[in-house]
Amino acid sequence: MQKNPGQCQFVVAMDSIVGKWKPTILYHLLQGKPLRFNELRRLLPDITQRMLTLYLRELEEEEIVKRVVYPQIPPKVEYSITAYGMSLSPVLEMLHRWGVAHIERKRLKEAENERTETD
Amino acid sequence: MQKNPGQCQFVVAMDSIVGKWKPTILYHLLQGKPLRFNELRRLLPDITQRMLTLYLRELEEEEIVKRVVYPQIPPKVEYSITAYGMSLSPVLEMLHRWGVAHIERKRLKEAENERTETD
DNA sequence: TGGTATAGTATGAAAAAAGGTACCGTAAGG
DNA sequence: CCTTACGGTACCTTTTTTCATACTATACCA
Repeated sequence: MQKNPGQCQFVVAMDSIVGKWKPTILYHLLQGKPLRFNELRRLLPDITQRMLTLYLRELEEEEIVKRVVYPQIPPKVEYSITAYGMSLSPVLEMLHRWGVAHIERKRLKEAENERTETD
Repeated sequence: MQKNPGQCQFVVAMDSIVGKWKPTILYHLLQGKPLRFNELRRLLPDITQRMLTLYLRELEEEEIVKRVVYPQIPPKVEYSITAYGMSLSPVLEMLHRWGVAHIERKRLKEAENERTETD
């Protein structure tokens, strides 16, 4: 994809995190409890079945998420974070914290703008 | 965009970072030296003028990057990281480190696969 | 017999992101 | 007079991502 040598590690790291629903999927799995496919669907009410499947497959391929199929009918498939996937936890937490601060900053800015406009 | 309340801060943080060229642009600006439009273009040889403009405008709007126009002809416009933008530095560095480790892990894995295949 | 739940796949359409090319005005250098 | 450099904008096409809908198989329950 990106060809600039020496700094594309940003991009590599982000591919594991980026995607409309990936952060939310990871957020739930990082709680530690394995989740079944439809449990995840219920936690992400707006995701389509297709996208959930695609993202889980991607995460599985990167060994961030483990997929366990129980040979039952009706089928049971459990997704859980791998030990390796756990290494994303501090990264995501840092992003989360920066995001919270960023929102707060925006909020303050807007409040200030309104104040000076009504002066 | 994402509606799940309480955990969308990931997404907010990432919007400031995500985009095919944003990390690279930020990488260069985080070196500290202000860069002119065409200097950035030379540092990102494959980006189009259009995309560079769009990304810089986005970063400017979020106050991560400052744009200074010098009223000269031919025009001179300098882009630099803001104090606020600097707060992204540890976040990006962490992503970078994770990315490096991730690549290394992949490399080892592949090497191991080849070894066991030739056994 | 018909409905529900499970974990998906298939197919095509829509939306978003990125890319490509051409063009603008001005001025300095040859 | 022609070319280059500067920092863009306008317009259109291509690529990528996401969405919507329908469909699968099997077992259990009423």
